[in-house]
Amino acid sequence: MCPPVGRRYHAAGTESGPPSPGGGAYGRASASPGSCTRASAVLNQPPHTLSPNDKIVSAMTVVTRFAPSPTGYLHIGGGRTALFNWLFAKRHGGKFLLRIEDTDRARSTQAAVDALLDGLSWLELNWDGEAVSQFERKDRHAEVAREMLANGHAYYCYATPEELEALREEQKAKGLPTRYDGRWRDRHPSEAPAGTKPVIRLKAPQAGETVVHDKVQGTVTVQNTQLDDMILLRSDGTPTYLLAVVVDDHDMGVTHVIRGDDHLTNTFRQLQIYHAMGWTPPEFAHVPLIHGPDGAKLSKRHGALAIDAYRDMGFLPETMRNYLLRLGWGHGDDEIISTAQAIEWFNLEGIGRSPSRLDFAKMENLNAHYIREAEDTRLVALTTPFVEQKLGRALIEAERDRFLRSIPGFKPRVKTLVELADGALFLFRARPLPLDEKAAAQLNAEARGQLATLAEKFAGLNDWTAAAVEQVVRDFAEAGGLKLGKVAQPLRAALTGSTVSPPIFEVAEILGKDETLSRMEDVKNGP
RNA sequence: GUCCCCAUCGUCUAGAGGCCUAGGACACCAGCCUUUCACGUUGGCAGCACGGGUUCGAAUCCCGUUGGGGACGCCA
Repeated sequence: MCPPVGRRYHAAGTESGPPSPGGGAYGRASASPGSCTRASAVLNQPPHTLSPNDKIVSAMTVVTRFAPSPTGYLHIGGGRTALFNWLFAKRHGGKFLLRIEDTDRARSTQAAVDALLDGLSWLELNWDGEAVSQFERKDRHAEVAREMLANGHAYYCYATPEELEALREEQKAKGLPTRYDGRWRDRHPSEAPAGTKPVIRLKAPQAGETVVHDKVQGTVTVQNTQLDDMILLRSDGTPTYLLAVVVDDHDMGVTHVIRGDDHLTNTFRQLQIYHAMGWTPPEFAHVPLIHGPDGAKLSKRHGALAIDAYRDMGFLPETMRNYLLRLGWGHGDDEIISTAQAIEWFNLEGIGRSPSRLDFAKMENLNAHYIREAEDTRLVALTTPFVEQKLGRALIEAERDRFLRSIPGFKPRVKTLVELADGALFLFRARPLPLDEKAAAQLNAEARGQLATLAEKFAGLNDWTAAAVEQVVRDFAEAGGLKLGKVAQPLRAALTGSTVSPPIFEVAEILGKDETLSRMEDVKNGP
């Protein structure tokens, strides 16, 4: 019952490297290590509650897959595709499979595979079973190609790459579409030139049309004259992408193929393979691509696009899930959508048909929201690596505690974990604190004099709490006929080295009496 | 070049012929709050690409134009 899968990639483990700040601290979604659970487990799925318009889907168990090629890193578009597949599977109580499309041996690297798994794990998109290596299934692909050969749907082609290149050039020069001309379609292999290894090509229909009923794009039709006889098996016996995808999707029982728009035109050719094999094709849903902020195609030039780059920029995985979900998918006016809610709501109908652009400002705004919602201890765990990197040393226990107590003050003030780390640095810096320009300007002679007096009052304070400190400062300001800010700002400058920080009385409490007085002492004689 | 897809505020989107004087969110601007900065809150700016149809009525349906994007490999 189990499809013949070859070597499998294991889900990213917690040991997968100590990469970027925060790397080791993140929890990992791990795929269940079970073996082949597909056939049996699928049949035992409890009936899922579905809304009326899901009848067709509920009739079968949903199986989706994410099939990246390990030639680069998991970028944000791939992340969204994975998310959609994952959500759709979860929504219908189905399976979300992962297949690594590594048939191009020259370009596939283990590092890229690791990065892919790591990226998915960070996004907490856990896949069912183990990741399948497409390359390991090459024998099965070849078997299917031979089957098509046998049933007359494919043929050997002895044209060399050079010959085909020349053909393309010629067609291009004449302004014709570049297509294989079928020169070996009806020739007998006995005419084959000696020493040339043939490829196997699909004998595609030359008349009529091929139609895709896409769940996102609608019905799309193409004339078969537009499609040429694609290569199924290369001369070295390895499968091409088009063959491999179809065979794997079929064997893995994939019911819904949700993927990038760039595959829409491939779908026609894939459909021809399904037809040649007499297989029932899955449902297709082609999601429009994501563009960079300038509307152009997403590329490295647009800055950090690999998923782990967003982690390094201090984004939370739940932020990415929410943001990516809303990028190209909508549910009325809802903006803040938890993952649990997304699983309940996600559908193919809600996917938009037009490409969308990345908007970092919105992503940051969402991140700020999720930071405010996050547990303090979790934020400390996630942000400590950033802090330690900036500090150039590890935090000691007491400092981590100090950090933890400061989190509530930072929550409404930061948009990313990096901002949190930057903002919190003053808590750990060795005295005397470096002062930024504005802070230094606050500490003029007059302010220093006031601070000295204030320090004396602080010294007499036994109950060192934010409220007590505040009372002292307020009384002091009132007595001197000063506005509170007139005193609070210099105090902030002395305690934080900056003019921007969480409420300064809270800061004083967190710093403690001794540290507070010491920092005030430090600026006594001027910045 | 050939084929395919797309088109609502700057951005993400709601919109299934009358509920649209086009709604929400982010960003931006202003007010309030305030020990700083934020958060919060109130208000504001801002859009149906263009041209033809169809219809009593079109952001919504049809055609064209323009503008974007994608695919045309022994890559995936």
